[in-house]
Amino acid sequence: MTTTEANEVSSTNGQGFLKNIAIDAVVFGFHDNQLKVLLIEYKRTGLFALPGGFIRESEDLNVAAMRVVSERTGLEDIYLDQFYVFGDYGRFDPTPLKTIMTANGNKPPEEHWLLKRFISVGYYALVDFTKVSPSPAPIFDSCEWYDLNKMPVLIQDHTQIVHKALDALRTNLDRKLIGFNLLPEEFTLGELQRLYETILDKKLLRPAFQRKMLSLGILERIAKKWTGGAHKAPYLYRFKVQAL
Amino acid sequence: MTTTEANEVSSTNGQGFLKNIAIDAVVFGFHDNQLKVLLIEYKRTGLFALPGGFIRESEDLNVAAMRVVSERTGLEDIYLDQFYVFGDYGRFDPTPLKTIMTANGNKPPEEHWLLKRFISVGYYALVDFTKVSPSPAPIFDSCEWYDLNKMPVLIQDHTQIVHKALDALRTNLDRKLIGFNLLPEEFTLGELQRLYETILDKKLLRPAFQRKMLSLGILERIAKKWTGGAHKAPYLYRFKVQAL
DNA sequence: TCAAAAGTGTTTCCCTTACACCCATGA
DNA sequence: TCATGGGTGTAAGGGAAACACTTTTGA
Repeated sequence: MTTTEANEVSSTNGQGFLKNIAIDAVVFGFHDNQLKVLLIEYKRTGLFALPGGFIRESEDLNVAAMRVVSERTGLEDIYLDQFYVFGDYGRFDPTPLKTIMTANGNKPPEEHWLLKRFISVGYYALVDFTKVSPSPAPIFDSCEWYDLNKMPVLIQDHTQIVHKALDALRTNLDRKLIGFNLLPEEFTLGELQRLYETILDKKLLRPAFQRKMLSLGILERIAKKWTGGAHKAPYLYRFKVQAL
Repeated sequence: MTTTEANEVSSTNGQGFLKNIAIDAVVFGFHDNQLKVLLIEYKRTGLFALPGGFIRESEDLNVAAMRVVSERTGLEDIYLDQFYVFGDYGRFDPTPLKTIMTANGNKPPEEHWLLKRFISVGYYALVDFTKVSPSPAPIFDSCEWYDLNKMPVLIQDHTQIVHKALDALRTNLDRKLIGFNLLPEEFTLGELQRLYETILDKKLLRPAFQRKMLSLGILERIAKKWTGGAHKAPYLYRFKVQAL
């Protein structure tokens, strides 16, 4: 988010953005055999939240989601999935935003658009942890990876959003074959298996897993091997570029 | 929709409703071995559309969707699923609404809230065809079932919404075991199979289908049988009430 | 030589597929 | 008696589960 954009967002009437609709993004990464989530911290308040944003008046919803995640990660062409729309009235809670804006020296008027009720479209993003440069923005001060199991308390219903995103990721993992988006371009079957085991939170049998993945016909074995451990060198694989 | 509500909706500023968000509902029914969809026709315009509506300022999104479908079907406790949020800018097309409002004698000002861009949360509903009393509302004049394969041209992107709803129904059919919602409380396995065949648009093997359904353990065979044809009387089944 | 991880072989088991057969019923 | 649709039996096929074995490499 640029400073200009930040000024737009903090304008009282929210000129240029759609009203009552927001985007919340659960950005998943995979590192050290742990699932990570990208979280924003608003300094001087101790408040944590999911990266999110709003939709410009002439902007596609999916483009807005891509933009939001791009701004926090520095990446382009990110794998994104709409997974749920959070629209309960009970989730409406302007208190944290009021606190945040006040802490930044902009005590907002009661009728400020950001303090109105929002319905939030939930997206999860799958990114290559090693390629991400988490970057904060003028209106908040830190943007960092957190272990999924060691998340701080989040504002509003953001914790439930993360859990629902994880549920969606789990059910889509095999159906849509999306796990690869969390790994670098080239990876071993062992790394892929540890990813699956982490997401699904259960052990998988190695022979079965290897055969299953290879039988899908979407992996390409790279001639070059990898080395480093006191054991047989595994093959590297990558996504097969689908034939047109 | 009552007349009072209709007046609220046609007020220029949309007081009492969330801005820029709408709901579109694809209500599926099953009759004569055909999938049916509930459509609205705006008279004096020849325009057809999906039932839809808006969210009140203090209303849950899912409650609003239930309300929209209730109003058109006369039912309560309807099976509803969010399946996608349609948010492309390209779908913004105020022309048909302008036509409709003009045809009803309310030529709207350009800044009328209904002519603004909306992001639409798509729901599909599964209802018992025999229990539905399709009912129109003051601002439109007919609400009827249409064969999925013989739908008229719909306004905006509503035709694509129907197709995407059907896709979602197909992928969820086995995963969520939701097909039963399209049948009366008591049904034969033959009826259930014809429902599945219609939705999936392919023939299924009878013995396999029966065993699969029964092995799920969610069907309860009712002692009473049904009669009428020149053949063995099939058993009636119903959803087993899940034990708490 | 050994431990560790990778890759492959093999057997068992189960579910699905495919087809056959019997049952009940009305014309 | 026959056609029609409903229910069940059964054998074959395919894939997953479980386990064994070999291979490669560094300590």
